[in-house]
Amino acid sequence: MMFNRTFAALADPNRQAIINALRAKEQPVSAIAENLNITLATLSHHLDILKRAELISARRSGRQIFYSLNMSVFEEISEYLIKFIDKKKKN
Amino acid sequence: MMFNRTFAALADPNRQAIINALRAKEQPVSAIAENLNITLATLSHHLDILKRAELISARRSGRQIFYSLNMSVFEEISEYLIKFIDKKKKN
DNA sequence: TTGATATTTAGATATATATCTAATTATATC
DNA sequence: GATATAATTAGATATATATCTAAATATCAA
Repeated sequence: MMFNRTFAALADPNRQAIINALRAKEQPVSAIAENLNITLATLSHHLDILKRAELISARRSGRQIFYSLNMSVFEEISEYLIKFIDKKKKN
Repeated sequence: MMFNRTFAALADPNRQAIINALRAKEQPVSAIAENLNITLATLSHHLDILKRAELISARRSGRQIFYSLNMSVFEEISEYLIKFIDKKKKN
């Protein structure tokens, strides 16, 4: 496997909600917070976990920090799973 | 998302090792245990988590219980990710 | 430079999880 | 039935994680 940290990052409903929020477009923390019932401190913690897993990236613009999805890791998991399933079918 | 429980099940190195062990063929608990440095009790606990996530299935044969990969959930995640990536590309 | 806004960091706490040893259940064999 | 083998369940514990409040940092605007 190998996607240990990635799967751990995906295994939380608040983090899944964050990912869904970022699906349409990049968002500042305040906008992401609107969909969630957690404090900004907690949100910040979840953003950190997603960032460490390289699932999202951050850029500052003025006082705001915009987060966006980083698709490459999603693509890597997807490729891995396709190969995994494919090899299995050949058994 | 939705694959909350699935991702949590995948987010542990011992469980990833179990999945790898089952990749080639179904195995009794004793055989799976050989690759791992944990007690049978702990292994049993991990098998339970993977079973609840529907990633593996069990069948008893005599005194042994054989576990095998259940590919359908892997396929569902894969499909989900492909759609996720695809929609993103169309943005 | 003072004040307001946006976010993160520090520190505390409660819950969840991984792990162990010991006991239990299920099956097979004698 | 008694004993051995295969695995699970119960109960305890230590570590990790999610969450909060309060304090700190960064940026902008007056």
